[in-house]
Amino acid sequence: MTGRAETLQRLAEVFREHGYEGASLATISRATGLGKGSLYNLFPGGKAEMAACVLAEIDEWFEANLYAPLREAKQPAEAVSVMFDAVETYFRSGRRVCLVGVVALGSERDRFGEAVRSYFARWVAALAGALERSGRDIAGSTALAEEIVAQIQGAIVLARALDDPAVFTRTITALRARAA
Amino acid sequence: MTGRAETLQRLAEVFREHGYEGASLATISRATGLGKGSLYNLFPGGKAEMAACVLAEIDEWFEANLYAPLREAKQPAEAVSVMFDAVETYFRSGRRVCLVGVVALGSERDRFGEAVRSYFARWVAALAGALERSGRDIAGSTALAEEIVAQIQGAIVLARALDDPAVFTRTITALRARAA
DNA sequence: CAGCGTTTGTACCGATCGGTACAAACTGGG
DNA sequence: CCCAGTTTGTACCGATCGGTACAAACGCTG
Repeated sequence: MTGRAETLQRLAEVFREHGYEGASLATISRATGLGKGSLYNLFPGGKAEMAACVLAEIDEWFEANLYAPLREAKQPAEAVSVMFDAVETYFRSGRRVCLVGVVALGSERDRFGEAVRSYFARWVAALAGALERSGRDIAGSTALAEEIVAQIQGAIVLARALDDPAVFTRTITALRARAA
Repeated sequence: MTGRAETLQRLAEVFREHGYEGASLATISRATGLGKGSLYNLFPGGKAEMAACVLAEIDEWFEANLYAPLREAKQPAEAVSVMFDAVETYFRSGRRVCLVGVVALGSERDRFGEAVRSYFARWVAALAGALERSGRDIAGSTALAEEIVAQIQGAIVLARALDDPAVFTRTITALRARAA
């Protein structure tokens, strides 16, 4: 009887932990507390639809909490700083993996290609816009935005590989300085 | 009758494409042209041993072609530049995924934890050493080395997500400038 | 060519995969 | 209270999973 929102959260956690191919329906059923009947009632399209819905949910969250603020901020420099706050919280200092990034690296990229592409393209574009409106030239803004997004993704990899969340925190601090 | 080296190459490609859990023995058998009998003769430990051997092979390659040169170079600044060349070639401008990074993001990180940790720790350490010997202070060298390795990993994610190898190439160019 | 250890293909194992069928248990409206 | 419509658990499907057994084919030494 837990709502759809919470189900999507738990689904996301399973996909983050095992990847798309590695997340079995048994694991999903256990993690969500829902039997197959319920799962296929909520997601008639099966695992593919579950993943698509999870990606859509994540996309919505980033759109509302990161991209839109970056685009519409009166003080773009402050919006960038707020973005770093949100990123640090969301990814739990690198302990939590970026599901969209994981999908991008796997063979399921083709299946969810457009969602993945859009997620990152809009992130870079929104960030570049904010950087530009805070006084940088256009070319430099896009380049820096790309670097920042890439480095956030890489910091997650590195922090997990070294099992040291401090790596992520340090990276974000360094990026704050570069963006300011 | 293809040698063990080539088999490991093809194995690596399968793991890169499907991840550890997603790489089935059927896929592996097809990709290597070896039946199960041959595979279990070469790798008695099954899939886990295959992955371990592939990781070891990759580690050897990076040790010989990147880490050792970085550590032993007479002209450390040039060694760093050579590293970027090697990285660009090895990762095929972001079209090829970093298997160690993929493992770090997945649940199989625990199984191969030490190999993954060591790979990245030695990369960062070797690069930091070279940066330091080329005139930077110790703290700045480690920080920059971490940033560079993270950004390389992130650039792979971003280039794949946007399906645009130019992102990777641009990132490497920018990193060259920062390291110089 | 004989003999022997290794390499290889294939049949097979129980377990689990994603997905379906369907009846029992629930739900709100009359 | 009863019934239509939904939600749920469970049994089951063929396919495939990782792994094993083993005999035929092979390659080398004498």
